[in-house]
Amino acid sequence: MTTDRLSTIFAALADPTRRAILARLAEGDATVSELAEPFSISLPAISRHLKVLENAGLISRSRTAQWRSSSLNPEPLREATAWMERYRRFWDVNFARLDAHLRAIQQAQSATEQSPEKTQ
Amino acid sequence: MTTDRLSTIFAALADPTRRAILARLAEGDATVSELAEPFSISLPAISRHLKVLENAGLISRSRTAQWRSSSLNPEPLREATAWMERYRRFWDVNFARLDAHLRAIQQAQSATEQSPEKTQ
DNA sequence: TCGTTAATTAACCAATAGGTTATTTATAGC
DNA sequence: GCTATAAATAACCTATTGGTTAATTAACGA
Repeated sequence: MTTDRLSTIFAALADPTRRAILARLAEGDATVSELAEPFSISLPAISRHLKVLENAGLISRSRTAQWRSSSLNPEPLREATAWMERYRRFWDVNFARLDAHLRAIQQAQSATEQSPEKTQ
Repeated sequence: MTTDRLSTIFAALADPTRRAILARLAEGDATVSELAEPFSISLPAISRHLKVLENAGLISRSRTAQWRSSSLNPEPLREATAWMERYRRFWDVNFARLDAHLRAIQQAQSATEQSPEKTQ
C-alpha cells in the first residue's frame, strides 16, 4: 500500500472487523478487551487492527491505569467522503440536476470571460 | 482481503493509481492505453488495476474491435458513501443539529407509542 | 513483592497485492 | 495469410496483510 493519506484511510476501512470496531466506537469509547469481545479472533489481532485505525487517524487512544481506551476520530471519514462527493453527480439525480444547472451557468460565463477556473 | 462487498469497494479505492483512473473516467470512457498514458507503470499493471476496479463494480467494460473501453460505474461509490453517512453526525455540525432534532422527535414519539423501530 | 489483569510486542506463517518481463489472444488492414 | 496494434494472461518476485502462539510490559491490589 502506498503512503498517501487517502489510501491509508480507505485501506483501513477495507476490513469488516475494523468497520465493526468503528461502529462500536460510534456508541462510545471502549477498551481493547471490550472491542475484542464480539469477535472470535485473538487479542493481538485486535491490537493490530487498532494500530491500523490509529495510523489512519480514525481513532485516538488514551491510557488510564492498565486500560487503553479508544475513541472515534471522524476527520478521516470526512476526508474520504469529500473525495467521493466529487462523484456524487454520477449517481445522485438531484445533484445531477443541480450540476447541469451550474454547468449551464458556467458555460454562459465562459462565453463572456477569459480563462475560467479549472475545477478539480 | 475478505470477500464482503464493502471491503472490496474500499480496497479498490485504497490505491492512488486506481483513484486517478476513476477520476479520468469521470471525464468520459477511455481505452486501456489511454488510461495507462499518465502513469509510469507497465500496461499489464494497469490491466490488473482495471480488473480490481471491475471486480468492485466501479467500472464496466466493453470491447469494440481490439479496444477495450472502460466506463465509470458510480453505484459502489454510492454504497460506500451511504456507509460513511452513518458517521456524518460526528463531523458535520449541521447534521449534528438535525440529528439532535430527529432524536428529540423520536424520543417524543417513544413516549406515546410502543416498541419504536430500531434504527441501524 | 507477588499474583492478576490488560495490552503490546516478537516471531512466525500463509495468502494477497502490486509490480515486472515474456507470451498469447484477438482484431484490423493490406 | 502476414504484420501491426491492443490488451490480457502467465510466470515470477518482493512486500504487506491478517492471523496465530508465546513472551513481555505495565499497573493494580492485597
